[in-house]
Formats: sequence, C-alpha cells, structure tokens
Amino acid sequence: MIEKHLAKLRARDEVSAEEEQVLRALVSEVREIPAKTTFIRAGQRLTTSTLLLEGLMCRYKDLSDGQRQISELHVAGDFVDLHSFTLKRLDHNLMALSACKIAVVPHERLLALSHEHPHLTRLYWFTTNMDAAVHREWELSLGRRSAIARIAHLLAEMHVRLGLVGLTHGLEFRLPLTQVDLAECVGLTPVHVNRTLKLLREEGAVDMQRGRVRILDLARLHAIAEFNPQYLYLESEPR
Amino acid sequence: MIEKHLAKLRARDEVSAEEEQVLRALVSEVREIPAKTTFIRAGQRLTTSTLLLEGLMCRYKDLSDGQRQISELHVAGDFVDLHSFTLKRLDHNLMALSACKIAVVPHERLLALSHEHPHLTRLYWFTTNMDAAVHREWELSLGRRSAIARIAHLLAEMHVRLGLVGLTHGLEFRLPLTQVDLAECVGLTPVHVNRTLKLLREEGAVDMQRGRVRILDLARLHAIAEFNPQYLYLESEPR
DNA sequence: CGGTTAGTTGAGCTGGATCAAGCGTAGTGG
DNA sequence: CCACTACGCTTGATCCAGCTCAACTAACCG
Repeated sequence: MIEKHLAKLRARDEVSAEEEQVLRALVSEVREIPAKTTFIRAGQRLTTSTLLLEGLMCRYKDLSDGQRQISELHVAGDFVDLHSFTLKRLDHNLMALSACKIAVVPHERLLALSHEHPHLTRLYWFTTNMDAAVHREWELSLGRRSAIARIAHLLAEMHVRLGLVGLTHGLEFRLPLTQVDLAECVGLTPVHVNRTLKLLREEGAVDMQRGRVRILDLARLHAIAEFNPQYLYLESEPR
Repeated sequence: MIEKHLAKLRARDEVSAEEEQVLRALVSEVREIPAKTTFIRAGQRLTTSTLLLEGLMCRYKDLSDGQRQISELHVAGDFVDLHSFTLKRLDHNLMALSACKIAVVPHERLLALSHEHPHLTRLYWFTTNMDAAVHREWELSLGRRSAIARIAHLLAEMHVRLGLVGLTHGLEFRLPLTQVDLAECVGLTPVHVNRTLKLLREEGAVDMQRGRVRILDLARLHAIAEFNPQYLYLESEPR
C-alpha cells in the first residue's frame, strides 16, 4: 500500500525491513477524496497526517480578492502534511486536484515513533526539509524566472518526482492539472499559461495537453528551465 | 549567549531549565562573519550548523545570468541552517548581509540530541517547519501580491520576528538591507523598490531609510500587505 | 577632497495582464 | 440521437505594472 512512499524514502536513505514494518503500522485508515476538494483548511487543529497513495494534491494559500497561489504539488508517495505533526495547525490549505486515495496517520503514532525510532524521525524530518527545498526553488521561479522558464521548470520537476515513484513512461506522464491550476502554481494568468504552453510546444520542448505531458526534448526543456535537480536530493546518504 | 534563540523557542513551546542546559551545550565555537560574505555555498558538504547570534543573514539562490532570489531572511536567534543536519548539503547559499556573530553547532551533537531528547528534536523539527511556512508566505507574495504589498508584507514580517527577540523599539527597528537586497527578497528591480518605498512613505504606512524602518501606521501597513501572522506560529503549544 | 557605494528620478519600453469572444468535447437528460 | 450545458482551452486586441537605460545626487570613508 505504501510502496510508493517507501520508494521515495529509499531514493534518499536506507530503510531496513524492520523499519519498513514500523512505517506500515503508522497507517490507521485509508480514505478516498474526490477531485477538486479542499479537505484541510489553514488554521484547523489537526491530530492526523495524510500520506498520499494515489492522485495529485496541492498546498495553497489565497488572498482576499480570490487570487490563489499553489506552493507545492504532491504526488503519490508524498506525506502531504507531515509537518502538521509538529505545527499542529497549518498555515495553508490542502486540496485534492484529482480524485485521491490517502492513508491517515494519527499523530500519536508519530509521537511514539519520535521516541522509539530516532533514525526514522530524522528521515521524516529530512522529508519535510525537502519540501522546504522545493518551496525555495519555487520562490526562485516566482521571483526571477520568465514565464516560459517557470512552466518548463515545473514540468521538469514533476517529471523527476513522478519518475521516482514509477509514474512516468519514459518522457511521458499524466499530470491532471488544468491551465488554471498551472497558472496558480507559477504565478501567471491562465491566458498567459495557455500562450506559453503553445510556445513550449512550438519550440519542440514539451507538449502538455489535457493532463498529459510529453517531453519532446529533455535537454532543451532543462535548458529553458535552467533545471538543476540538486534541490531534490536524489543522492542517497545516511540521515 | 543563546538568549535570543531561547526567546524564539519559548515563544512557541516550553523549554525546561534542564533542556536549556542541553541546548547551551550544543555550541562548540563562536565566530564572526564580515558583512556581505557568502559563507556557505550550495552543494558543499556540511558537518556543522549555524546559530545566528547577532546580525542579519539570508538564504539565496541565483540564476546563470546573475539574477538572485533571497528565499528567507534570518535574524539573531535563528538557526540558519539547522536543516543541513538532515540534508547534509544545502540547495542554497547562505550570506551574511551585515557583520554577524554565529555559534557553530556540530552535527554529532545534534545526532546525540536526536537520540536522547525527543522533545527537543521535535521542537527543532518544528523550527525548520516554520522556515518552510515562511517560504510559503513568500511564494504567495512573489506569485500574487503587488509590489507595494510585497514590500509592506516583508517589513511587517520582520517587525514581528525582530520583536520576538527584543530587537524592535516600538514601531522602529534596524534592518540593514540595501534596496538591492530588498529587491532580491521581493522579486523586483532595485529601481522599482525605490519608487515603492517612496509610495509607502507618502501613504503614511512605513518609512525605510538607510537600514532603519519606522512604521508610521501599523494597521495601514498590515492592510496594504494583507498581513496575517498566523504563519509565524506565535501561539505556544506543546510540540 | 576624491572615490565609491547607495539611493533617486525621468523617459520610454515590454512581458504579462485584462477583457472579450469563440471553440471543443464530455456529460446529461429528454 | 440530438439539444443543452458546463467546463476547459484558444485567440485577438488593448492595457499597464514593473522593467530598462541613463543620468544625477547624497552619504560615507580613507
């Protein structure tokens, strides 16, 4: 059930068979969440965390005039609100972009883990630090990259992250985002996203259409994005 | 020596006298860093973390054309690269903006802490999660807020964070950033930052001049910024 | 007092926004 | 089977917030 989660962890550190059992035992319940539903709101007190098993989710914040900024996308295998274990309340909302399947992990079990399994605790701590690294890369995109580079960068990132959990087919993958969602990730308007996607297609870099991404030229895509996967911490090292 | 650090922690959780001794014992060395020096570079292997005792620092990333994005500012009391304990290498650079005094904390001591002090481990984990919360708020600024709101928001944030460690005098505080630095925080050009600061002054909201910030009307500043300090986690709760 | 760094101001430009209309396709129900 | 609706995508025309370029001023420092 948590195979993708384990794959993600093992891309970064060793997880022993015994530890694997501990992680499997964290899950108390499995639930489904329909597409386009905000299921956790900023400020709400939380006593469980959510491990994404299937589907696409995002964290977002919004402004009073309805403008919205997505701060991270989450794919299967991600612990989407592990940080709520220490924060208790989140500063952002969590939304299922597609229909999702989630595993619920009670905070008491994480508390026990933090007492009994220092290594796993550090590994999970590492995981939330990786989320922060993604945030920083997005800050760079939002603050300094051009429209075309922002979108190229996002697609390059998702290609790597989905690849880690076996959700790519070579240079193709599903990414069920509308152009409005995409715009909310990269800080542009949907109209401009549309034009920029067209440009990326014409440039022979990527083709994104109705939730399907086809990379036409990976080197070109990476060059446009100035993509350097260092921030995704893919080399495995003991934590 | 680490008084400001303790003040910051105690604004969020209880730290017992015994725990305080443990934290004090983390420091192996105190050093000075001159203004305008990048002292940690992305990718470099690290075996210590840096606790800021005095001065102003930032995390930043840059693009090949020399454009730079600052992803967070750090004030006295902040553990500026605590996340290097789990990450081993950082995805960003660290620079002292003003002359700084730092305490060096070897990772071995943090490793020991993670085995012997689950509560402090969770508290430090919480601390890095707060950094991520700041990143998310900045993503919102960079992606969706207007120039004036971005700058107002940054100043409102620094007012709160400096206040927590006793570095404000009512509505005034030192913030030794040049307009170029400011521009690199908010994703604008220095010229536009200059004009926007003038606007904020004329509006009677804030006056920032040569590293001194004077808030003229706090409510007005917060309104312009749409500032909601929820993301700074100021209510103390057990971690 | 001469040099250097930071801040200021003006003029003109442009990347991305806004506004608006139209299109394609998948349901839905009659 | 077709009309109707809804949602997402596309395209054109126009606008403007913030950028660029350039020159000038102020403050500091040795």
